[in-house]
Amino acid sequence: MPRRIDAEARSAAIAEASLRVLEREGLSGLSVRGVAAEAGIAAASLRRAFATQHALREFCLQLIEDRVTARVAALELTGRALVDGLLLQLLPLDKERRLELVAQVQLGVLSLTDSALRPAAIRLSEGVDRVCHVALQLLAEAGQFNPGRDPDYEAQRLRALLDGIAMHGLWSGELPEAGPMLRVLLRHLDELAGP
Amino acid sequence: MPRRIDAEARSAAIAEASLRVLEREGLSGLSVRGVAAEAGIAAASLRRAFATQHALREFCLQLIEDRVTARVAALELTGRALVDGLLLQLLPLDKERRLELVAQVQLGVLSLTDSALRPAAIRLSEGVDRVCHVALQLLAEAGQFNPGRDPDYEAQRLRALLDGIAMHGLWSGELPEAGPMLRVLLRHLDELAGP
DNA sequence: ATTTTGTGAGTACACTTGTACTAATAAAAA
DNA sequence: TTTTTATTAGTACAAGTGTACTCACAAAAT
Repeated sequence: MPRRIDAEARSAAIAEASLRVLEREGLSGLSVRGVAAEAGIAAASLRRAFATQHALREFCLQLIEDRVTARVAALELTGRALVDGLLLQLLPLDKERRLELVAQVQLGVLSLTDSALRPAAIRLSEGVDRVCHVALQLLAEAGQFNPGRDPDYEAQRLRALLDGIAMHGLWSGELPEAGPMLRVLLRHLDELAGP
Repeated sequence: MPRRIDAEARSAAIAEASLRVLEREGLSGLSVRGVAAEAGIAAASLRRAFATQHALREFCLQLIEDRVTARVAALELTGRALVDGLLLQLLPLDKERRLELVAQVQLGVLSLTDSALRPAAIRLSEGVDRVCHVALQLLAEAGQFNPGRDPDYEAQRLRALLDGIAMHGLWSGELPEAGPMLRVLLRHLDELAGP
């Protein structure tokens, strides 16, 4: 009897519009009317999909996690190439990844003072941690990780390096050329094979 | 004839109140009335000191830079201890430094979508870069930097590492114990002496 | 003591915000 | 075709926003 509706696709479309708004206008632009306009729907419809602003923000973080996860899972590489591919999914190398990163940082910063948003932000952060650990494990399996090194320390260091490089990429211009960002990360990975 | 006025102290007091508000309530709390209440002054007085919200935000970034610069200049250390001291000024190891970092990140993220704020944010970021370069130079003078290493690469890597560690410190709880954060940074510095 | 100035408190305006409604329309399932 | 549902447009409200005033008061320099 009902008018059919794919609630999941609706929510995803709204969240994607939210990410675009977050990149273009920042947190202050993430309003009911603003996102609805970007998504091309009525404000009341957005309100039906997300009963509260908090629900929308939480779903945005979830969507980012899903998108990164999907890209990572789609990689058809092995060995060192896979390691590089994994980590590159977390750097703002193209429009899509920059979009995600800007939105992630905006919502992450919001979660510093909005405790309701912290669990979702922490979940996303833990996902990044897992990627770092997996990357180092793959590196070891490829024989490019000196067994004398401390895996925990290297994982923490890699995570910090990755975050720092990503931040620097966000700050330096709209779409920084990949070169300088990549060079530091890849060179660091190269060094892990040595003593 | 006039009523005496220390405009500089007024502005600084207002900006410090702004930093407190930024840490407690985030960007959305940085309003005329909110900051005035935190500073214990009338909204009209704040308006006289800063004619516009943008001027206030810009001055906040400037104040953060000044505070870090002052702390760095006050260090009475030499050699490796000075290197550590310099870099520790940029990590959220106590309430004061956490306050600065949270405010800096909030305003930095705002500068991603508020082009008027970008120059001030970039200026602050360049200051951090200078600290990293100086730190490596000092390390070299102390004979704890292998001359075979590439100074530019190491400076970029150190900067990224520092930012990443700082971010991680912000995310993990109110005041993370210094241990885990320091360990990664100091161990990284130790390695720079080797090949 | 008078003049000059910043402060404080208050008011005002136009605007945006989140949230909550209504009523009319469109569309798909029965 | 009828029934059921979602979407739309519109309105409403209380609250908060930046900015701009006024006016009485307090304080310092002349």
